[in-house]
Amino acid sequence: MKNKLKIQRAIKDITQAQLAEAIGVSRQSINTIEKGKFVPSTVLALKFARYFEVSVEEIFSLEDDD
Amino acid sequence: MKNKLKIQRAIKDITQAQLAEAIGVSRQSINTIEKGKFVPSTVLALKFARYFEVSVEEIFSLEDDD
DNA sequence: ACCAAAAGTAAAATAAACATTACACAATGA
DNA sequence: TCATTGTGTAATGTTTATTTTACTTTTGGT
Repeated sequence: MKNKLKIQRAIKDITQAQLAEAIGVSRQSINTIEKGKFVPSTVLALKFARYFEVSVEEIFSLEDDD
Repeated sequence: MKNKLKIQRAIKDITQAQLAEAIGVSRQSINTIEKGKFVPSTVLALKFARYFEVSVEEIFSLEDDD
């Protein structure tokens, strides 16, 4: 699965730490999710989508190996 | 977080076992996700959405305690 | 009532998410 | 040059997702 968190952050011009606080997770979680090191839960995906005011699908998308 | 998996299943008229096979998880996972016993990963959420041809938000939604 | 299919549940095990702490590195500005 | 800010990464630990097996209960049809 790939994600556009970095792009969405750039649009809102916020840091990983700011996003972490807004969502309620650690900065390292943001960093590792952003880098694709693990797949976040659906609750987190919905929170990202709500925060960035886009759909979940605009942030996260399936890849062939999913 | 609440979900409408049972409703979506009813619309497509499929069993938990059929959904499990279509998505690629165990039937018990479908059952426990449907009953809200745990929160699935974003990959699963995207697969549910793709299978039911709806958005993730039409299946899963945040609640106050999330 | 009987039978079969579907749904619910539970225990135990494994895999994965997420937190915490800590450190390294690059860029920027005083 | 030094300090700061943002980012990447690693180790370890706790919690939670997910599987497997298996059993019980419900539901629908005959």
